[in-house]
This record gives sequence, structure tokens and C-alpha cells, in this order.
Amino acid sequence: MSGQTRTLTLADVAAAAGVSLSTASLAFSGNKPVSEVTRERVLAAAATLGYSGPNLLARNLRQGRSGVVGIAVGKLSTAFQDPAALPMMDAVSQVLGSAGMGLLLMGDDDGHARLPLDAVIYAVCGRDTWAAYDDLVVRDVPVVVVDGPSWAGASLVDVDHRAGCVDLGAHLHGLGHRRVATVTLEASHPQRERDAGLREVFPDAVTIGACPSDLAAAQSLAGTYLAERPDVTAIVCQSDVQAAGVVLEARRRGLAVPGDLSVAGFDGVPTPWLDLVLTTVVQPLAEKGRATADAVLKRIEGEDVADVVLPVELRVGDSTGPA
Amino acid sequence: MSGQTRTLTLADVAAAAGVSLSTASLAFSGNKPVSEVTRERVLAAAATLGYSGPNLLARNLRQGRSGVVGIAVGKLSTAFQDPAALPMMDAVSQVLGSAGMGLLLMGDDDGHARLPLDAVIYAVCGRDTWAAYDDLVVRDVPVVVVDGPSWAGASLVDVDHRAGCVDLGAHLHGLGHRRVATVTLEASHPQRERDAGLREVFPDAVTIGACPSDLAAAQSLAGTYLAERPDVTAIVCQSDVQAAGVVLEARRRGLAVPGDLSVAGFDGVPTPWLDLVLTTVVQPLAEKGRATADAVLKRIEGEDVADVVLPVELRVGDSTGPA
DNA sequence: TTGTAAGCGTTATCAC
DNA sequence: GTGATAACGCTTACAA
Repeated sequence: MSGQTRTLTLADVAAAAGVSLSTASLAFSGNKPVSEVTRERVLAAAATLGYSGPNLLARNLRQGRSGVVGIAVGKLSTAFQDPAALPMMDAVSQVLGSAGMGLLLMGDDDGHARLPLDAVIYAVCGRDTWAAYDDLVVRDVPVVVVDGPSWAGASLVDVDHRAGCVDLGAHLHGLGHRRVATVTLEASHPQRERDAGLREVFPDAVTIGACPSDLAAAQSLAGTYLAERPDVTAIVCQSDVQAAGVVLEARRRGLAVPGDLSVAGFDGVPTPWLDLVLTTVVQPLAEKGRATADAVLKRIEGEDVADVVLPVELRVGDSTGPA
Repeated sequence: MSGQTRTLTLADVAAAAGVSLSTASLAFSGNKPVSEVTRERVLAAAATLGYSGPNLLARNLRQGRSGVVGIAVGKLSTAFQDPAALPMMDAVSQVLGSAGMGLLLMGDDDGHARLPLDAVIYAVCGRDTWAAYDDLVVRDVPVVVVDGPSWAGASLVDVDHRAGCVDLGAHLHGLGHRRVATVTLEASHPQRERDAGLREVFPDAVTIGACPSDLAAAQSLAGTYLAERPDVTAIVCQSDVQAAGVVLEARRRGLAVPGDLSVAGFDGVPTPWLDLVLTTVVQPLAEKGRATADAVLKRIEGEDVADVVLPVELRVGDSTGPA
């Protein structure tokens, strides 16, 4: 054919339809009433020319938003391995999606920060990931932090880790347990809060060690500990996956759960490795995600958002019993 | 103070620094040489005014790109539960990130399509998710499909599912297995290819059923089947997670693996549920991700990209033995 | 090395 | 309900 086809613009469509640029714009956006007949004329013209709708980059500039929300998750393969992360992210994505916005994954590596984000969520990510935070503040990008800690200028969505662990501790104490050990997550806000909660009931709880929410890691940690035949009657873990690992390891060593050893977790996620119901603290994961997305949307609109701390619920299962 | 602070623009900075707009732009982008002294002057002026760098939305419009690549993954919580998905996504994100681009999650729900994406990756997602495809073609958005099937106008990154399963089948045949059954994934390109590969060696393989790559699902499927005390000597699964489920279920029913029953998988991912090394077909997951990202970047540059089919490798573990 | 000027393709404000 | 016009804030030929 003949030469380069210049990109089609709304002006071309307007011309072809014999209407003004602004009318054509309205025909597409519907932001103001347009007579049915002219609107059809515009759409017809667009179809004829092969115009695929208003340029989104131009619209973004004009409206001052990108429609994209970043979510800092540290290393992807780590973050998503945590079964507690998924239902939350799912809810976030869903709520954002129905507002026409998208969720962009920010690794801990690099330059995602050079993208025009309307807001950023900090979730399931370690301390190091916070480096870019100051930059965001400078650029006035709203920030929502999930699972704390509270951060100047950022909105917070959290669950009541501490109360949950207090309840769990009380449950064990009620069953007669007195010598308790704990497996913790790596240093973080949830880790500190959960530990503090447990220690309100068992100040002298023995810390077995810290590890990620990973089955194998928890198993090996528990293995070394149980090998010494300690006299604890219960082990409290800071995640269900850890708890599953401890249960498996205890059984491997001939300990009955909960007969010889009670084991408890945190999160309330499925544990397909086990044939029993774990005693745990159930987080409202989907609600956490929705609350996060709501906070993001409000902050983008410039509204103030109060911090949110969602309640958790103790679920008594089959993994804990009398001391 | 006095009234509304109009947003700071590069023009303000240029004025304050006593240079032209274009010089100020270059001082920030470095796209052309600027004398050290003027560049410092510009940056100083920016710092004084509290200017946080060029508006990214404006830059996007000007350059005709958003810096964002969408990845269609169906339902998040399903997609990321598959351990094979993570290392791949990780690699994609990393490569894109180092090119200054970000990865946006597209759920199967909705309107993420109204975001200005520079390209879209279709991965780990079922058939239904392809609905938006035509729209992308119309808008000339490059598309890269991972794990097939090949699609008109889209680039393809795949692994040689079929050859891998032929090798696996040969391995079992060599061990003397003749009566073989298989657990498949739900209908998809990988599912069909893997099945076809197996049937090149065992045309009469019994299909136990299809299920997601989920431990519990595979366990229950295997349970029903094994209850009938079939005379098969080996079960080939289309994923390692399924294979793990089958192993656990077989043992639960008193069958020794590989003594009474050989079990094989596909993927080459960790199976923390098992204390044996699974015989499986190992995919180069990270490389798959890198190839995908490379294809995306090239397509965005307008280059043509040849389809890629990566080789896989049979790993003989402890889950298969003589018939 | 620096300055001038022309867009990038919309949407929003205002008058008609 | 429709039309003119002014931003939105930047990058990049091209000229000096």
C-alpha cells in the first residue's frame, strides 16, 4: 500500500463522524450525556477507521493517574510460597480490578520505582524492601502497609496478632500445659506481636528458633530440638506451615500429637500434609485484602483513612490436648 | 501560607536554574550530554524547589509506552499455588525489572484490559482467560504465550512436554512396566502434549482422571482408583504435586513405593511432603521465564521473535523401580 | 553544549 | 447536547 499509517486519533474519528473532538470523547467515555444518534455515528466511524479506542497513555496524563498500584512483596517465589499471602492478594486484586485498577508486582531488586504508581502496598515483605519508601513519600505516593509496623504517613491494615496468641496461650494453659516452646518467624512486626502475645501467658516459653514459613525448615528446626528429648508439652508456631512441619517431625520421632505433644499454629490456612485439624489462630485473610484495597482506593481519592486492625479467631482443632 | 501550590514542573526547575526546558530534561534523563556544571545547577534547583523528578505519566505519553507488562494468570490463588509457576514468574519479573518495566497481574475477572499495557503474557491460565485476547490483537499489543498452544500473532515460549514424557515412558518400559495408569491435568496444551508423549510408549495407559496440581485432589483421585486394587505397576502424573499425592495415598494403603508401585511426576519442583526423590521430568523454569521476558522485550521493540521450545530432562529418582 | 518549538492524544472547562 | 480551546508535563528533532 502507500506509506506509513499515522496512528489514528480521536480527532480523526471525530472528523469522520462529522462531530467535534469533545463530542467524540464523550461518546466513548460517557462522562456526559450524548444523543444516542451521534454516539452511534461516532462509534460507527471508529469501527470503519479501525480505531481501537482512546489512547490510554494520553488519558492517564490528562487525569493524572496510571491506574496501577504497586505491591512490594520482596522475593516473589518466597512471598507467594506463603499460603496466607494468596487469599489476601486475591482479594486485593479483585477489589482493585473492579475499580479498573491493576496490581503490579514489585520485587525487592530494583527500578519498579520508576513506574508511575498511584499507590503502593507493602505486604509480606522483609525489612530491606522498605528502602524505596522515602522516595515514595517524596513523590506523594500513598502507601498502605499490611501487617505493620505502623509507618509515618502510611495507612495500616493489620490483624490482632497479639490477642490471637494470648487466646491461644490461654487455651493451652487451660489444658494444663506449663512448659511450652515456640518456633518463630524471622524478625518482623507479626513475629514480635505474636511472640509478645504468647509470652503474656507463658513468659518463660523457650524459643526453639526462627525460620521462614516453610515445611522443611520447620521440620529440621524441630528435629534438632526434639532430639534432645526436652520436657515441653506443647510447641506454639507462628504459622500453620511451621506447625505442620513440627507435627510431622514429632510423629517421625514417635511422639503422638496431641497425646505426647500439643502443636499449634497461626493463620488458618489449609495444611494438606496433615490428616488432623490444626489448632490455630485464624486470620480473616480475604477481609484483610479487601480492607487493604479499600484503603488504597480511598487514599488515591485523597481521603484520609483510619488504621485498621482486624480481629482474629482461635480455632481449636485436634492438634492440641491435655498436657 | 498563601493558597494552593500548583504542581511543580520541569519548566519551573529550568527557570530556577536559568536553563532551557530541554536542558533541564536532559539533566535528568541523561539522554544527551550536559555539562557537569549545568547539570548540578539543575539538580540543585530541583532539590531547592522540592521537585521530585519528571512526571512519569507525561513521559509515558511522550514515549508511547507505559513500562507495564500484563501477565494473565487466571485466578491468583490457583495460579500461584502451582510451585512450577513461581520460579518462572520470578525470572520474568527480574528480567523485566532490570529493563525498568513492571509486571502487572491480570485476574480472569475483568477490566485490567483497560490499562495501557506494553505487552501481555499468557501463562498458567486456563482457556477462559483468553477472552480478552482479540481485544489485544486489535490494539496491537504484543502477546507472548507460555506453555502453548501457539496462537496467531502471538509469540510462543514452551518446553518439550512430549519428548519429556516419551523419555519417562521409556524409562518405565525399561524397568519392565507394562500396565501403566496416568493422572492428568485439566485440559490444556501441556496436558495434551504430556499425555501424547506417554502414549507413544504406552498407548493403552489407563486414565485415572484429571485434577489440578493439588495434593489433596490427587490423593482423593488416587484413593478411589487404588481402592479397586488394580493391577497397574506404575502411575505417571502430569505434575510433581500430583505425584506426591499419589505416593502418599499409595503408602496410606500399604503399598510400597517403588516396591509395589512406581510413581512419576513432571516439573522438577521441591516436594517437601516426600522423603524420597521423585522420578520426574525437569523443566528449566527459570530459563522459561527469562526466555519469556526476552521475547516480551523484543516484541515491544518491534522485533520479530522466533518461537522457543526449551528442552526438558528426565530425572530418575527413588520413586520408580522394577515392575 | 544549549535553546527553540513542535507535538504526544486526551479530557475538562466553558460558552453556546 | 454540542463545539472551541486550553491544558496535562514532558521528550526530541532541529537549529544555533
